[in-house]
Amino acid sequence: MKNTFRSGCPIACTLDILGDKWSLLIVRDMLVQGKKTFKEFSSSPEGIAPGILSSRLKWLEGNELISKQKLPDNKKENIYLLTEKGIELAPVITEIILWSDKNLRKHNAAMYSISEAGFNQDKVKVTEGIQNNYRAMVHSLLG
Amino acid sequence: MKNTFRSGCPIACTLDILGDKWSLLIVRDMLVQGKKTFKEFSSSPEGIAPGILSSRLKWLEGNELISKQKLPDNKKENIYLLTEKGIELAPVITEIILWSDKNLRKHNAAMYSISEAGFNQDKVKVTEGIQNNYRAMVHSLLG
DNA sequence: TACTTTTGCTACTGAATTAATAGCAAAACT
DNA sequence: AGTTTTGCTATTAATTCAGTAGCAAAAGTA
Repeated sequence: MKNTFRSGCPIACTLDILGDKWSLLIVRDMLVQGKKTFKEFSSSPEGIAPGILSSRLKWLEGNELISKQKLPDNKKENIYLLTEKGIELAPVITEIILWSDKNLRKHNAAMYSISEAGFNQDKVKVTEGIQNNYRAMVHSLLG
Repeated sequence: MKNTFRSGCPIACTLDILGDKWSLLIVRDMLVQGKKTFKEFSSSPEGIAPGILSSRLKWLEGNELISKQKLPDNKKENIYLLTEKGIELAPVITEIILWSDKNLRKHNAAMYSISEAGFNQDKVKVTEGIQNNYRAMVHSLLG
């Protein structure tokens, strides 16, 4: 599970970890939708296969973007939570959303509107709000 | 070459186009390093194979992130240039660089320093500077 | 003008990754 | 006690990726 980076370029290093069609969607599910369990990730509209989900969760855990744990009152469910490293991906996700909204909407009529989330009004505030909201959720779960 | 999007999520749509290990590196080569030819992309330290480079260039062209043309005084070289849609990926790249610098440096001792570029001092100015610089280069090439 | 080099690819062959489905053990619910 | 839920693993097939070789057209050189 040890990573070998292709080069010293910061962008290439990030892509060595997150450069695939699924990893960032799992981070999205966690950060934006508050999803925490295998079942919840499986239920996303993109339809990730269980084998890929399993391997991605292990990979993200190995790269310290997420942690895996169990709650004391539930021996069955695994709870996956973003680490600070993972939470700090929020600005990347925000810029992707803004780019997509502006440039891809015309190619995908089914794209969700982001206007209600307020990204295009004050992206820094909205991004920080999402991060703090997530941190609060983690805190209330783990105490 | 027509894209079928997995869902209406703006993040998923972006990953349907750019979610692989190479596409964004090509955009980086163009935007940050001013690379324009097949040869120049091939020479990047990550070592993309010609077949993959060829398919990615076609893919990016089909998705209107880049354009392919020849200059009047050179019948041999193809010149690949970012469209506005591609240039607007700059903020995404900036946030990736900042995240990587902060969170991945400890795992990759060979990572370049970004301090000289000034990203961490005024990211908006630096990002806009890169974009305007690229636009000027395109303008001076095509008139 | 002929020869060599450069450029931008394509073709080919494995290797690796991904996708889709089935299934299963432990926990939890009824 | 029986059923359902959860979090996976196993299996197989399809697709993509990586690495190398090679080739045609253009351009540079003698």
